[in-house]
Amino acid sequence: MSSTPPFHETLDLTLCGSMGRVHRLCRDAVTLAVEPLGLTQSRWTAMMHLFHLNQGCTQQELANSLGIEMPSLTRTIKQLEQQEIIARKADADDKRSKRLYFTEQGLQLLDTLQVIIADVKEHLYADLTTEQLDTMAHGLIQMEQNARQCILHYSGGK
Amino acid sequence: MSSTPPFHETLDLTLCGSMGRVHRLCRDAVTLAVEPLGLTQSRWTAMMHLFHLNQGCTQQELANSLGIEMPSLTRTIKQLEQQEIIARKADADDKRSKRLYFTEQGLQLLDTLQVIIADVKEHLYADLTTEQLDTMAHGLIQMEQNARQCILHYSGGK
DNA sequence: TTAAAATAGTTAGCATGCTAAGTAAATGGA
DNA sequence: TCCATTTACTTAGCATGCTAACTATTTTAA
Repeated sequence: MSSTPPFHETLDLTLCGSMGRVHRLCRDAVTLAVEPLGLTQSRWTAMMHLFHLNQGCTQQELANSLGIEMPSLTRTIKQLEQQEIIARKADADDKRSKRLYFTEQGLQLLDTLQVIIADVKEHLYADLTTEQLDTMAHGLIQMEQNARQCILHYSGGK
Repeated sequence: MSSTPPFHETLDLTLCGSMGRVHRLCRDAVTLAVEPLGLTQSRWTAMMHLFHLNQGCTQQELANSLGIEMPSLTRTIKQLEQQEIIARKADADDKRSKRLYFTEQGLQLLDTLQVIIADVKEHLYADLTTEQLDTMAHGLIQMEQNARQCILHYSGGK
């Protein structure tokens, strides 16, 4: 009477390990493709998100878009600033915030970056249908919500 | 004539960022739930995989199962050994290898661990159907393959 | 109006993945 | 048989996520 277990249970103990591995591999793929530009994963990711948010956003807004915490971003921003890819300008109205802009060469780099990333993405999504990708995206959102609730639960709602 | 873009494109620049985030959140959830046991993510993950492989496997086998490299595992094993959760025994036939075993207290801890993880998993998978989870698992495998091929491609087949 | 709380950003230091390079043991040809 | 290669593991040090704790500024509320 034993039925075959659902496929996802055979894959990995929690799916979670798989996601970590795929995440690492995908980002390694892009990082490698982008290597000639002298960028690491955290730097090209920040650039892409800054582009989509439009220049002039605050660091906090960029961190939210990236889904990471401020201290993680601070380090990356500092590096991008040293490479003269982006520039920080203090906000006139709120002296606590700094707004982010691409430099001239930053914009040029961005152009090249976009072309390469579009190419890599095509490879990464090969043989996956739009339906599959959408199912995955929805599943990820649901799991993200579940995990956040779970964390609240176990940390005693603090 | 503009049609709505596929959902997954609206979610994230590459899905990849999402996977990283969900991975971090899921593992934080388990780590938090397991905190009373004094374990970190890398340690409880290694324990679970060692359990599934059965004791007596080599470090290399465990690293393969975890999908990580040996140096990453070495650190974790060392910690588990210091906590007297697992023990390393040199293989009699091949003096290079070390085989891994749970200690008495390691086995007890494992029991508790399994109960907690089963509980957390239920929360994490809430509102996801088996079909959805299986689609995600298959998609992850496909993306993993694609990424590996992509890495080969960009590293010049080395 | 002024003291308390919230917010933006930074710094310091941990966790965990990685690669590079080293050691010791096993294996495979010449 | 013996040297070259491979394999199992370790060590050292980087990349990038995090939390905790600090400063400076802004907002809120008594």
